[in-house]
Amino acid sequence: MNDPGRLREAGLRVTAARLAIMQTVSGGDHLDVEAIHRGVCERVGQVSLQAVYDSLNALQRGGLLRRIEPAGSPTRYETRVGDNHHHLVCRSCGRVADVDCAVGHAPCLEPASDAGYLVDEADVIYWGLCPPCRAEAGSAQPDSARV
Amino acid sequence: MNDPGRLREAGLRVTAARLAIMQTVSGGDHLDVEAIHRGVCERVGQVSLQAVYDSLNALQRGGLLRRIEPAGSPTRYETRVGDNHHHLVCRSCGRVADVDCAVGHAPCLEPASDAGYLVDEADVIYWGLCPPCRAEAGSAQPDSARV
DNA sequence: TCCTTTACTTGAATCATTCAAGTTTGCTGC
DNA sequence: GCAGCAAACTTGAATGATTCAAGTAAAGGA
Repeated sequence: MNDPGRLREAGLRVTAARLAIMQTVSGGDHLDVEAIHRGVCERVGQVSLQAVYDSLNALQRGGLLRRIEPAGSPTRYETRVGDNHHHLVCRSCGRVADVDCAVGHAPCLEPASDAGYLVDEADVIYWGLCPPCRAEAGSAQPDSARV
Repeated sequence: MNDPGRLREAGLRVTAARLAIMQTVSGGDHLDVEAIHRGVCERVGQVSLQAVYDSLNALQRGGLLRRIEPAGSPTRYETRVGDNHHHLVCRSCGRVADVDCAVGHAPCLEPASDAGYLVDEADVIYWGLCPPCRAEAGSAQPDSARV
């Protein structure tokens, strides 16, 4: 289904701003709100940052977007929803990459012991260094070789 | 080893404030900074909030405390460090409970595909409802029975 | 085409956290 | 035991992502 259809299906109105958000997010790579805002403005002209926040929340509630909130860095969004995939986050540059669920289908929803909690979602973030930052960290002489 | 020893081992000075922080965090249940601050002040008198932030960062860097940062709620701290355990977080009240790693020893460090990332930590959060909030949600007539 | 509801705009507020500058204190060496 | 230095603490202000509030514009069903 296309974006307008998905929007209507979620009970949301179809607006230029929202379509531009969908395009920007699906064309980008785990963008943050600021980057999405820039992308939207490039596509359809001035849109307020608050409208972007508002729409992102609506789209997320409607299941059209997934929100990623790594500790200590601003929220990011992606269009890959409905599957149980996880994320690799770079400690150095904040870049995010998708990882398929390590264990299979939806196993992450079952902790060893749930302490009586009614679990509905598992959030798995692998922290590390992305390839570019790895290369940089590896080649740079610590605290030197920098002009 | 006791707290003063652990502090020295981490290259940190032993102060009343820091000992009070260790006591408060280990006596509490995944407390946030505000709660830790209150606990510290009860034990040793007025201590500034900034000193608490500063010390918590130092203690975390020194490996004496573990920081938990669930999306959308303030940072919490615990004294259980060095093992690979995860957390259950209540969507309703924010309560946090420990869960042992589902898969065994340190398997969570190995995503299905690492996309070239050098992974050093896995952060697993199970989202759901804690028993009290479950009970409340179950018994309450939606949008009624509330005075 | 009208009307209602939802979306958007502008502007201000919030909240956890950090930064900065100056003072105090723990602790190492004498 | 005392001096001196670095680490820790205090006070006060700043930051930055996000939300709230009130008014205006526009989507889409009647």
